[in-house]
Amino acid sequence: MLELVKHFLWDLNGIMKQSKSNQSEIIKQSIRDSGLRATPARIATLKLLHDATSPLTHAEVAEELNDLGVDKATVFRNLNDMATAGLLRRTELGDRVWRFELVAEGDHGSAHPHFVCVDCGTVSCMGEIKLTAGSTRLSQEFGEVTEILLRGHCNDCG
Amino acid sequence: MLELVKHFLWDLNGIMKQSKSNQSEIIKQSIRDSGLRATPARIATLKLLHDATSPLTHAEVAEELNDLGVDKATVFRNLNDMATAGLLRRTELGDRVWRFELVAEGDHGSAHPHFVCVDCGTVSCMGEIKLTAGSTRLSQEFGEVTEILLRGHCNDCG
DNA sequence: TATGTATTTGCAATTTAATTGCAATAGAGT
DNA sequence: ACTCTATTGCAATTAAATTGCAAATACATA
Repeated sequence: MLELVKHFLWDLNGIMKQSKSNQSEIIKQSIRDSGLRATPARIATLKLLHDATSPLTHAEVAEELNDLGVDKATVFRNLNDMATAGLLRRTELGDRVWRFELVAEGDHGSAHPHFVCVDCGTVSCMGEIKLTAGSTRLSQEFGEVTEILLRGHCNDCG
Repeated sequence: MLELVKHFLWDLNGIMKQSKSNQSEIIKQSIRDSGLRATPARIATLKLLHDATSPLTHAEVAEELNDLGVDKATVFRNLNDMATAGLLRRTELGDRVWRFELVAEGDHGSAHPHFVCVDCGTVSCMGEIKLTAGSTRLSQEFGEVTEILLRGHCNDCG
């Protein structure tokens, strides 16, 4: 039972569907479980990223938390620290800006694929993308693939 | 015949296998054909990129051309201008640094795939990579894919 | 071959995203 | 509550890239 709860605590995406009153406590605990202290800035950051449908940039999170009186440097440090701690994933998708998203359970190690529009810059999360058997074989000659990024023209920019 | 020559001139990668004495002239002409002036800095840049086996960064090209007395800003501008002109491809592969490579003939529009090691930063050019039919279909829901980037741990880094 | 003009260059200053130093503040285990 | 250490705010700094402008240069034309 304790195991079940523990396991549950790590699944932020799943858990946040719970009642609002529990949400904060659960977030706090997941931060503590990762070895960091549950500060207001970190809690707010995780809430923000949970509500987002695509990765957010340093700047986007910083602007949002600015209303709460949180300094830009603090946001930068928190995002990086929480990424190092395994709560977030940090990626750079081609525009020289870091983006962060919640790490979903079972996600450890490899990220889900993203599609980035080279025209408008929009970033989309893509579900599962697989290479053909031949391409998988070819990729293995280079190494172990942990992330797939597709760039192109999105349907809106057409 | 003129058509053949014209066609030939654009294929820098192929053409450069010709005699050394011809190389410079051919590079010059390809720069002019792209609408830019054939300056020493640009010629040296194209030669450098031709000899490279993977994309080079702004900094790498700048350091090399520094010996020729070419300023860093000039290198930056030339790389960007030649990319805009279609002679080079400019990409950002996840480390917040622009990289440039020669555009091979028939390459117009979409780039060949790259593999980037997240540990050592090495960039490899990958030949053809294809998605499964299902993944191709999924990707089309987002847009038209023009570039594939794979990240992971290269065989040297294990 | 000489010349006029738009392009290109060098140098220095600037922008943007990100990082760092340090004193003050605030989690959380006791 | 108390203590210890992590965290924060503020300001300064770094790194890559970009920009402004006067001087130099490529090259089309005479």
